[in-house]
Amino acid sequence: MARIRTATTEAADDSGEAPAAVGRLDLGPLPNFVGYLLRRAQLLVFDDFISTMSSVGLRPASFSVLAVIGANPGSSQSAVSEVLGLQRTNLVAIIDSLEQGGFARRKAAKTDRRSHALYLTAEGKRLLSKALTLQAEHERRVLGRLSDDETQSLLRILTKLVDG
Amino acid sequence: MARIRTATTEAADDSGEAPAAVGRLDLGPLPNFVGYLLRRAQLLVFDDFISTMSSVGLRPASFSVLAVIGANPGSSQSAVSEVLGLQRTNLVAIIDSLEQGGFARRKAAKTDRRSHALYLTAEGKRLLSKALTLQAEHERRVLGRLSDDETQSLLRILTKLVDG
DNA sequence: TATTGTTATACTCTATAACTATA
DNA sequence: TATAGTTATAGAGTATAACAATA
Repeated sequence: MARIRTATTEAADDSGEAPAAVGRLDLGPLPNFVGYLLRRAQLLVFDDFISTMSSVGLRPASFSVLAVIGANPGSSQSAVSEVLGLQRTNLVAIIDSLEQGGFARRKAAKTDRRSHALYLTAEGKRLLSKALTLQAEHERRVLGRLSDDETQSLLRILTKLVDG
Repeated sequence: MARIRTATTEAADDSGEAPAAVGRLDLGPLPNFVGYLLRRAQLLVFDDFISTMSSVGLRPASFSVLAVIGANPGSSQSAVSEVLGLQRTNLVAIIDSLEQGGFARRKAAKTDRRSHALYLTAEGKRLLSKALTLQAEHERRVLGRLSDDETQSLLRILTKLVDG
């Protein structure tokens, strides 16, 4: 079941003036590189995700922030930005828009008056629930070409790669 | 060997004022989502790739353009941008910098005076060769946590996902 | 002194409109 | 009319510096 890949880095002809290439170009060694494949896969999946979530006004970042606040009510902006790998400075506008949409609230933190405790509103919880339904449909659509075994393997190996 | 994931979308406590979260936050359902994992993996791999290639002055896009011109001498800017999924408008500056660095040349195309035929210079070929060596080291480093079987599976499944 | 949230800012990547010269 | 290359521009995403309030 092994796929044979032909290495085409060394093109047959590149002497002096050489010929113009015809038809679809050769990607050379790129399709063998994990970085190239990850970029292509991420673009493919994000395109579907973005158009899916546009119906509820969420972007990838605001979706992940909504999910993290939902899972950790009362957490601070610093904690949310840290766990998601965002700069805390760039989280400000995301929380602003969630708050302006009526989906999240900044409350005064109990023990530290510098800090904001983040919560979802009832509307925010409904939005998260709806978004998770859309996410499941998106995932089914995007992973449709893969068998169940392949899907499980992909998630497991990516997790191993990332958690390292 | 299956990994059990606990779904934590529904947090135990979010009544009214609720408690502040302590310690590292819960990512909720995000670690189960292919889009989230692909984003994390791509950031991880690109971070290493970018710092690796900075020693030869290449970015991900200019590396891929260099590789495609190397595999398809004489091809046009439109053809290169199409196969890489770049806007042809955004390719201009990339070719500019490769040309100014002495790594690529725009020559007059034989049959169409609107078109530029792209070639690597001798220095460009040396750069590509060096970059491919660095790429191999990068890949070994980044995929180090995975077994050979896992690496092969990852590349195969990503290819299937992307080529679909 | 250090940390939380914030503003301002800058840089990269990506996307669109419009131009020119050719076809 | 359509296409190849180009310019200008605008929008995301991401990064750093600096500030006020608080610890």
